[in-house]
Amino acid sequence: MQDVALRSGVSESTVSHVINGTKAVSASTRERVERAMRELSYHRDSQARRLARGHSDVLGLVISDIENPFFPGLIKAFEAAALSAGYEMLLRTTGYDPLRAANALRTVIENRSPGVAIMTSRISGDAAAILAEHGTAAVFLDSQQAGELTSVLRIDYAKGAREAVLCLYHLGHREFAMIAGPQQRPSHRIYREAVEAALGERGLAIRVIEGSNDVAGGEAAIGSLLGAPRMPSAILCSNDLTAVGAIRALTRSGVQVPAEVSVVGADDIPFAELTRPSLTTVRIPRERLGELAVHHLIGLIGPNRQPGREELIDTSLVIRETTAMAPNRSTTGVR
Amino acid sequence: MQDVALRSGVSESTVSHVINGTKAVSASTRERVERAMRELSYHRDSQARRLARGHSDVLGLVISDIENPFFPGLIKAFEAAALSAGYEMLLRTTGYDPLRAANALRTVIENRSPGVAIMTSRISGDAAAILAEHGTAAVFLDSQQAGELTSVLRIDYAKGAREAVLCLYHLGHREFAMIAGPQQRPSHRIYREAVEAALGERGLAIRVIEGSNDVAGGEAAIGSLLGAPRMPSAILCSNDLTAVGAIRALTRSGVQVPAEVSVVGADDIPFAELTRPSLTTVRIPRERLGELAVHHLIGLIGPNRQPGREELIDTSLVIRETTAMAPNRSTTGVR
DNA sequence: ATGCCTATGGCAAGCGATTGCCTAGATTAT
DNA sequence: ATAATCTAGGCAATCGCTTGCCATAGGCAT
Repeated sequence: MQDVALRSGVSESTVSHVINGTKAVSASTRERVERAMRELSYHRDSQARRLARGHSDVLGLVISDIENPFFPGLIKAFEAAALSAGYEMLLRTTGYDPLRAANALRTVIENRSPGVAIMTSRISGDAAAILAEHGTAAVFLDSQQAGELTSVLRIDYAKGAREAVLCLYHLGHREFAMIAGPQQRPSHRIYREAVEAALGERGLAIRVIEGSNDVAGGEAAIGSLLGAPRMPSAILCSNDLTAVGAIRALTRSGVQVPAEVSVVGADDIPFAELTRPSLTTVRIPRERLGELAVHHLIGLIGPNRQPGREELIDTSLVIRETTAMAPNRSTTGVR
Repeated sequence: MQDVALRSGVSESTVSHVINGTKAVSASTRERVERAMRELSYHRDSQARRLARGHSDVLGLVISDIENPFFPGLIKAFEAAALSAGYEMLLRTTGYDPLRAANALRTVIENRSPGVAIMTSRISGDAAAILAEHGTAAVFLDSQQAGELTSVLRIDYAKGAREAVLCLYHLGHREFAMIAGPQQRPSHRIYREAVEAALGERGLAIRVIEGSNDVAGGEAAIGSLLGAPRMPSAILCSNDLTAVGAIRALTRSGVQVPAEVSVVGADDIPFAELTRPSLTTVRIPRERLGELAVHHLIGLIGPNRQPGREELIDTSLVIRETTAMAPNRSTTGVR
């Protein structure tokens, strides 16, 4: 920067002002400074700038596992929104590991990020408090409480669950099972409860199997279901990966989907419509989540800041090919 | 930091030394300092630290599109390798847009990143030069030339292509088509050339259709293939997404895969083994790519630095269910 | 001519760390 | 006992930039 100042015959502060447009600078001076910058191929130093400014322009994004197809779309939307608002993105994954989650938060704090989006519900309970203590705004997903510096995005699982249950019910299904994700993860617990509640409204119960939320988990769950005396005719899954696993296992065992068993996933990952049969699923709008996270963050930290709040995120059933009329059970031994 | 120093009755420099272990500090002093840090919940300021140190510890990673399932595994491996080597990761996507690519490079330079991995071959030709000019190490994928500060990871498409062609040849296939990705992207061009070369060795030609490298591209390509007088019996695709699209379109048109047409993808994305039938594909080791990128970078910038070099990345055919014996053409009208 | 704006630019004090060099006391070698 | 060597810790310069405040000069109204 000194070089630029020297070469264009002005002071460093003037250079700074032309870079940032912080003050009126005459056209001719600006011109000279800009030429000097070009000639020296000068690039400002983000660290120094952030240090001098007293805050950084990096929004943190913490997710669990980037290989979960739910996240790339979210990340992409987050990046786009952050960039277009003049922020950078700092991405960290936790792999569901509390230690790595803590490290991610530490990194965010050390970077003096104005805000961070924690898009995994598997996070220690005091995360919001810790961040707030350091003046870091945060938006959480399905966990924590809204506060002065904390917003939370709450996925409206209830709506999607009700739609799914209703759809299946109208197709004649009465015997349900659910392959639920690990119940220590809040999101999975909430979804299971939502499904149970929706069925409860109709006086129906559901058999719940807890599994890992991946393909193998879905396959394993079917294994334990096949051993049982009665097969359910409809299976709700905690996410699409699990549903894919379930369908694979069912098919392999000679059970036809959807003719004999209907399956509903959750998330609506890109591949959901590419499977054969394509997957009926409860869509969670991941792009919207990424975008909203940034907007909330900016609302929390911007010049006209507002206190944190909760926002309910809409979900809805996307009906594809893995759901169909319930088979007629009277012929298959229910007597 | 001053607070910590005051509270523990030492100077700032001593605090710095206990944080970084840069100098011998007596156990009792260290103890006191650490307690003070804990009590004040002090977190060092990365910007200040990087400024004082004169360089940052952030490795850049530039990719094209995070929603391309090829990348998440790469990113994950990159992050893990970077973190375990004491670096942070700065991720940026380009969406194949030269402008965004240039912005990504600018960000990297402004952050004074010691090194950046450009894991998309769609990058302006002088990228390596620009980075080198700023003293930034770089590793590229399938593009640029190795140099003092520049390494390149070159995917050995030839090997995978040869394996795929050989496999199909032995299955009796003689009529080939290829759904190639956009040919202005070096990676896609190289792969197409590799396939053509492998077939050329056996005196066979191939019909090439250029399409976008996604599901829709695959479907569209099949559309134009179906109109042609003779269907090939084997189709090689530029990536798995295209292959999935091709298979969908074929199936929809009543063409059986693999009974009538064999299809081979490329990349081996996670979903390749989940499709029905599961996808035979040329595997590109994306995790290894991410890990290698970090290692090369560190080699380029570390204390015992070495000049950049090229490394050939192995590919290999993963045989699954979309490849089978060529149908007997004599019965189907080739006369 | 005087006084007051406005427009433009510079000075210099931070921002929060790191690190080369120095000092004082303790330990060891001669 | 004296010199030499360690050990532990502090001083202060430095990293590259931002920004509050001041200075200068020309323009305008009175």
